[in-house]
Amino acid sequence: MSTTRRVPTRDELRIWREYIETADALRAALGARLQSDSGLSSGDYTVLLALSEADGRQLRSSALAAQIGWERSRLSHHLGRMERRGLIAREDCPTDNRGAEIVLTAAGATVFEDSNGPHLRAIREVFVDALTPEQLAAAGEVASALRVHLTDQTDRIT
Amino acid sequence: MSTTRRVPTRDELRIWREYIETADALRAALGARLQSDSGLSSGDYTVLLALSEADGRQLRSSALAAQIGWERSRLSHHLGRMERRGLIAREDCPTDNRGAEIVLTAAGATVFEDSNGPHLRAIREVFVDALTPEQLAAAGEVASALRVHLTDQTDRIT
DNA sequence: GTCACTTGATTGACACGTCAATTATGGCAT
DNA sequence: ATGCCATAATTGACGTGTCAATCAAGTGAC
Repeated sequence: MSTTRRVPTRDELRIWREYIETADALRAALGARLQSDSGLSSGDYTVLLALSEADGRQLRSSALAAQIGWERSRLSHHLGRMERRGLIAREDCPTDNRGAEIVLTAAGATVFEDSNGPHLRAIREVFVDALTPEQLAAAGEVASALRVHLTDQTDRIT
Repeated sequence: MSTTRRVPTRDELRIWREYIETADALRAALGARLQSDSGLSSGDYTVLLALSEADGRQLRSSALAAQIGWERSRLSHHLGRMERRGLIAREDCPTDNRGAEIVLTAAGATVFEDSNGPHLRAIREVFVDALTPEQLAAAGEVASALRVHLTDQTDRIT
């Protein structure tokens, strides 16, 4: 009987559910605060953060996708929505006619700057303040163990 | 200077990102496995699990929503898609003409049963096996501290 | 009985995500 | 220069999620 046939215990499953449902609840809570504070979704925030840190407040679409770890089609769709709202603009790339330069508009920069402080404070209130320093460290170790394990598994398949 | 104006440190922010991104990666990995193993989304699985455990393999729509903690409109949309695929059926409720009884079809039961073992084993492989017993316990404590804190905050607003 | 109110559930509009095309350009071998 | 393939980015189809509006049926006041 190989270990790959064993199923988690009741307790293991309970912890798994707590873990994943809590992460979801946190994401939802932060997303809602960001939305009501500044009208941004968390995707918007991610994009604006990357652009605001980029040289000249602009990036090639593919560089942006790589930076934030998104699939290109996801980014394309999202940029379309953000462009409609005037947060970013698309310009032709001078060095490669296929390329698109995504530039942060003045309006986008303002919205992002206004959102940033409140968002970071919300992270502190919802996450950091909920945990003791030991728990915070433990959370980091757990996340990192999970990620290493997941990466190993995924790589093995590839 | 009130503490509500402070922003997380670089380290705190790093841990937050690891935490939330890892949870996301786990959800994605498990969802992908479930999908390729059995053609179910994780939402499908949640619904089928609840129905399969219910008396007579059926539940009132509102009871199902409460059981799995979904908004009713989300459930309605999802049930529409599952109904099209023959996994569940909607029947009139005998005691309340407004109500809908959601029943697990034979096909739905079969798909669920076939998916269950592999899905539980995937949870073990991706989550439980990645952690030492101490880390697993720590993950549970962290999740529960986060949830308590979040609930307190949310309640205070209400 | 009927009017207002509540409750059960669905619907429509729209944001978001993924996958599989598609379009257009770049770049290279011949 | 032509033909072929790789690359940059977008598009379309569809599943998923939220919010607000809708609709139908129960319920209580009068």
